Amino acid sequence: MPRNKDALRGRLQQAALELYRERGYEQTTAAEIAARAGVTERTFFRHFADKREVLFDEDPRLRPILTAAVAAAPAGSAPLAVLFHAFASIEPLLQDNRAFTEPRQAVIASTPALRERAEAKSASLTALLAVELQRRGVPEKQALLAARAGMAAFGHAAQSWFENPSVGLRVYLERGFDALGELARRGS
Amino acid sequence: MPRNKDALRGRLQQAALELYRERGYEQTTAAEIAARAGVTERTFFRHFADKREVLFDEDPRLRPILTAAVAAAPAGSAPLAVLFHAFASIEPLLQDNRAFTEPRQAVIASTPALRERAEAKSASLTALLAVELQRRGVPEKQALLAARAGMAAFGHAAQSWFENPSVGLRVYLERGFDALGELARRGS
DNA sequence: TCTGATAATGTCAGTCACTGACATACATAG
DNA sequence: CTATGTATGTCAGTGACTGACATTATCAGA
Repeated sequence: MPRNKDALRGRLQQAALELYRERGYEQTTAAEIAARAGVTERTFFRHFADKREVLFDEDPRLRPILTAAVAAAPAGSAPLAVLFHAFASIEPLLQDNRAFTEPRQAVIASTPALRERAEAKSASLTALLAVELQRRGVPEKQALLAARAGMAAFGHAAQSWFENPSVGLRVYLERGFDALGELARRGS
Repeated sequence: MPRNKDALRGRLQQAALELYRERGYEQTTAAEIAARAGVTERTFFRHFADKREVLFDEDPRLRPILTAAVAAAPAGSAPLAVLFHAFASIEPLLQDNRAFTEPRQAVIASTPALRERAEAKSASLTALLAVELQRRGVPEKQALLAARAGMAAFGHAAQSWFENPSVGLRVYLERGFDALGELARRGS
């Protein structure tokens, strides 16, 4: 019964990712993940709320960074400018997690249940950004609209960065927000 | 054993909504929903993939309407303009479902598992719109960005319309897309 | 009206995600 | 070396969901 504390969480995540890749998410039982990590099924569920959550550990680490970045933006910045800086601030974290994130994305993309959770996480972060924009004085509905639009631009950037990491995320963020502005300019 | 065909689906949806409201989603079993509708648990799962899906029956009806509306937009329309017309085209359907939709939203909003499904549905419709925009010649990434931004504007409109239905959805859609343009104009 | 094909429902057994309760092993302060 | 808190193991249980098979309703045609 190892007591490696946080190391166990990492082993569980690694085991889950491997098994999901080897035989698929549906064909993997929680007990199998736990066994590969050297613990019991019960212990698995003490560390992760469910079988999906084990692949989304980055989310709680993203939150404080985004919160701080929004708060740190210069007073008077336009909402989308604030969001641009917020997204730019998480590049180091995404960079570090890349080795784990890459195979993870493939599994998520091919598993409806995991895509659903990914969408929920994205929506949750969007709501967080909206709240932080409100804290800066942006009216509620406008804040939510801005957060969603900004998240759309981020998605654009992240996908590009994922396909070609030779350039920094920041560059793609500029393109993403530019593309958003372009779309809006060409009219509704 | 009634054989009302489609009527049963409606009874199951109604029963589920009632029970979710009375005692909450988690505290309601699939067997209870089925019993209230006069059938077996097994039959419930033959009509709906899971306990969540029973509240999201509108989704398959929305798809063909949106698809047709995007295809029907005038050639050369800007992406966001196409989406504006697409969203405007579903107003009648939303209008008809209002009596069912209103209590439904409240249950969804207060239940994480249902919010998650709702986000997934929204994402799925967004993907559909992106595909249809591509069919009109919009490049893939730009199409996805536009679809997400447009969906953000729709969310803005739908929320307002829900709070105050005395004006048509179309009016709120105009405001939503205007607000989006305003945000983009004020810059990133 | 009867009959056979078709589709919907019922029945039953089984797997697995997830949870609560309680026992046990580990770690560390003192 | 011991007390104490915390992580883990064990066990039993609930409920979502599925596959297989039996049964019943519907309806077209003889």
